Amino acid sequence: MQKAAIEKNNEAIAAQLAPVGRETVQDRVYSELRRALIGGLFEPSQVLTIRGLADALVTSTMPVREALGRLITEKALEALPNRSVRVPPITLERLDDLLRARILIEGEAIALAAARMGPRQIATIETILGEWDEMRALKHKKDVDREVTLNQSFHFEIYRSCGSAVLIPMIESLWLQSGPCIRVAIYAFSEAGEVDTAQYHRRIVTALSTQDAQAARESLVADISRPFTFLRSKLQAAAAKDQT
Amino acid sequence: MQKAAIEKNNEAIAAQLAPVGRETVQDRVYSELRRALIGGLFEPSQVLTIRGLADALVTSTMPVREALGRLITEKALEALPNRSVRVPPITLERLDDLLRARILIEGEAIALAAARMGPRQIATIETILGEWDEMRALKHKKDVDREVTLNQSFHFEIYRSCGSAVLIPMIESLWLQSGPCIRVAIYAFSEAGEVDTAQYHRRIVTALSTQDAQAARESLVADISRPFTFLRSKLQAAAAKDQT
DNA sequence: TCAAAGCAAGTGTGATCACAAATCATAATC
DNA sequence: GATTATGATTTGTGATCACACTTGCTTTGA
Repeated sequence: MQKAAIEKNNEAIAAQLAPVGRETVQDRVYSELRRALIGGLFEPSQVLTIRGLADALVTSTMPVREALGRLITEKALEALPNRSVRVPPITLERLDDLLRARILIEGEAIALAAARMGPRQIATIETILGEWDEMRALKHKKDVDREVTLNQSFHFEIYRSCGSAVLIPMIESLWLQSGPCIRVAIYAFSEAGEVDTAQYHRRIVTALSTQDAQAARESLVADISRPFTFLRSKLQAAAAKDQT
Repeated sequence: MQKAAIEKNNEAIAAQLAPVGRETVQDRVYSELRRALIGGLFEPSQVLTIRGLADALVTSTMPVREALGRLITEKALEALPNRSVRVPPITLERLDDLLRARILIEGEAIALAAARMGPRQIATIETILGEWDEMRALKHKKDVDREVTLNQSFHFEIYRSCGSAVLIPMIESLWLQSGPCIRVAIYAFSEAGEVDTAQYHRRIVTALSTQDAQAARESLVADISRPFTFLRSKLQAAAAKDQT
């Protein structure tokens, strides 16, 4: 009866081998499109074609159409009556609508997270803050992509701590929807004054490390409101100019 | 120059003809599955196969797999590592998580709606309430399906008035996720005591017609919490029994 | 000269097929 | 007799094809 011995051996092997995983092509396409959307690589109102994307991603149309369908249901893309799909255009109403929803849900998430984040999690987000400073130190080239990625890591590291399997996908959906807008704002920030985003994040970290849920929520609201109000005034100015 | 005359004739025709619309098979499959999910026609933990559903819906696999993919992204279904898909099982944590999210988001939606609902909208939900009473009057047969449908119409008529294109899809997603659970609760209600759901709805209508956002939110919370807390205690009892 | 008809290229949708992985039942082995 | 192999069936995934609709351009007619 070597059963126990065999079992033990298997466990030893299992401990050394990493699970290989089995990501489908569709999953990769979906992730890639998500990344592009959140990063703002597509412009608002830009139309996307299945075959065009399939060529760009070097696959067939099959995985692309399923990924597009999924993105449409989470409102990251929009299905036109012509059956073509585009990234949703920016309007003032939509901007306000998105911001309100993000304040509501991300605010709740960070309030929950404030009570649950241990020193381990705090350290992680402080590391991200450190990378941010590092990037800022050598400011010869403006790496907007990296800026977007770090911002995303910072926020989602916090949201992950809220412990809600329901809220997190909703927040992802909201980021997907606001991604194309935000990129525009970040570019504009980089050109105009460039208030330091890190200072907002630092206030969030301070609030979280003292488990002050209310302060954390308020700091977060200030952080995410900034690009929206900025974009809002820019849009209004553009609308006023069109009027004349 | 008959141009104006022709134009006029075309308009006359357009006024009489209804737009035919062009719903795809995939859309119909998706709607049908949504209906089934919200109505609780599938049991939690039930696994669904593409070919099985395609046979049941009398189409090919193509529209079904795309509809399933969409439902998976909105967490209405769950993709297992085996690549099979099932309706998510009920757990205590998930129940609490869903209720918290629903209170947060639907509460916000009804508060927004309170300020925006006119006499027209109030009349509509009162009509739905009337149909409910009518159904209750002839209580010889318990029509759970109709009960579910009326409840859905009542709530979404309100949510539609909140004017947020972002919040409403989120609420739909939440209903999709809690549908399979709620059905269990409604069945249990029908057997056990059967407190009148309509009285909760009436309190909501009263609050809305006086534009009292706070009262509306509280009444709504009471309404949607009921099946959840009921189910919660039932689950805990079952867990306790399993322990022994 | 300009608008409408006609044609051609492009695009989304659904069906079918090929293949790989999973599942289940049966058979073989210790 | 319990466990492991082996085989058949089922299932999801991706590719390809056929068809219908849209779109943009050219051509035709007044």
